[in-house]
Amino acid sequence: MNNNHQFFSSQLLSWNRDSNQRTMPWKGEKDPYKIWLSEIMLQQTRVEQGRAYYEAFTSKYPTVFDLAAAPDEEVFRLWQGLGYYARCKNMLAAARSIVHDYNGIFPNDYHTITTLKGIGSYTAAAIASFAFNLPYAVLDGNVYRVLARFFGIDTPIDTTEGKKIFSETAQNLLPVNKPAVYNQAIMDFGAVVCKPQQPNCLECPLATKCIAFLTNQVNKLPLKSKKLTVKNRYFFYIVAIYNQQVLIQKRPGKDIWQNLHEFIPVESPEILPAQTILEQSREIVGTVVNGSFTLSPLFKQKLTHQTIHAQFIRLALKSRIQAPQGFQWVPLNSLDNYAFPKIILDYLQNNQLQLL
DNA sequence: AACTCGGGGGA
DNA sequence: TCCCCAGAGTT
Repeated sequence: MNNNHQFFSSQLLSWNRDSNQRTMPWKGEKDPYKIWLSEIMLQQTRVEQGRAYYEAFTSKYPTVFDLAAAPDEEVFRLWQGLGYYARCKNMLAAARSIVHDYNGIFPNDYHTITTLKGIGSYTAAAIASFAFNLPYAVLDGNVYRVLARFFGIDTPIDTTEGKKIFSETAQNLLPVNKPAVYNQAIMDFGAVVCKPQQPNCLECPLATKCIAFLTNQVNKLPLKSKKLTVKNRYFFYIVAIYNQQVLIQKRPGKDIWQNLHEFIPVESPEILPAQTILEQSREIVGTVVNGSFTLSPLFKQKLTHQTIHAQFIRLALKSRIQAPQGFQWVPLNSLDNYAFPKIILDYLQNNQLQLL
């Protein structure tokens, strides 16, 4: 086994030195603040999707002081569309903690790094190794896949046992004298060669000792124990408009899209007529709303665990009503200042509310 | 230990 | 359609 470990690490580093063409804006970055930003943004997010956001954030907030001082709403607006919005909230909390608790200096030991909001074992290892060259092996989707295939590990990666096995294996493989280069190399290798689908096994420098390749299991590994269930949800949004203003709220509760804005929501287990939705909305609005309405087409947004169907009922009020608890009247031409979920952005793009 | 959190891209 | 992506926090 030790021979295989030695083979794995040395072949990987050789591949990285001779054949790794992958470039990214944050690669080789030594500023822990910028490394941290990139790692938060890339959690469960493809590099290509996060790239533009990284540029926007480092441009607008060059230092942790700039980010910590920024208004919440401005930051959420900049994060709009990237998803997993708790990351944004935690990122702000961490930035403010770094400024207030650590004098703006990023903590340089693994344990302290993990105490920051939104930083788990992966992100802490990434920051510790890339910024401070500390010997902590990263364990992300790439690493799970590469290790599962090369060592033929069929323990599901989404179990406690699996996490323990892969974590220990990853740490054992890490050359303690070059953690930064090695961590970057194994993730690049997983993204470029040992890809989820159609990996380049014929050009792979590890193939001669890769258990999955030798036993024809490449497309089976890594294993997961859980199967995904997706449920349908139907959101009806009352877009209540009066005098070029519209009612919105910051989405409350523990559901999806925390901290993003929305119109008056009426959720239903099935599609209902607009008239029925308007009647139900009176409980939320607290009064009988009057006016003519226009029904939008049905919009659809696929999330990991649910498919959202949304229909918008644009309601031209005859008189101004008091904003319900939690809601506010905002000018239609100021909606750009607020962060909205993708499905509402789709509606806004198609409906030109400002022309009303 | 199981759930939940977005949105996009590739086959 | 289904799976996966530089995971983390909550229940």
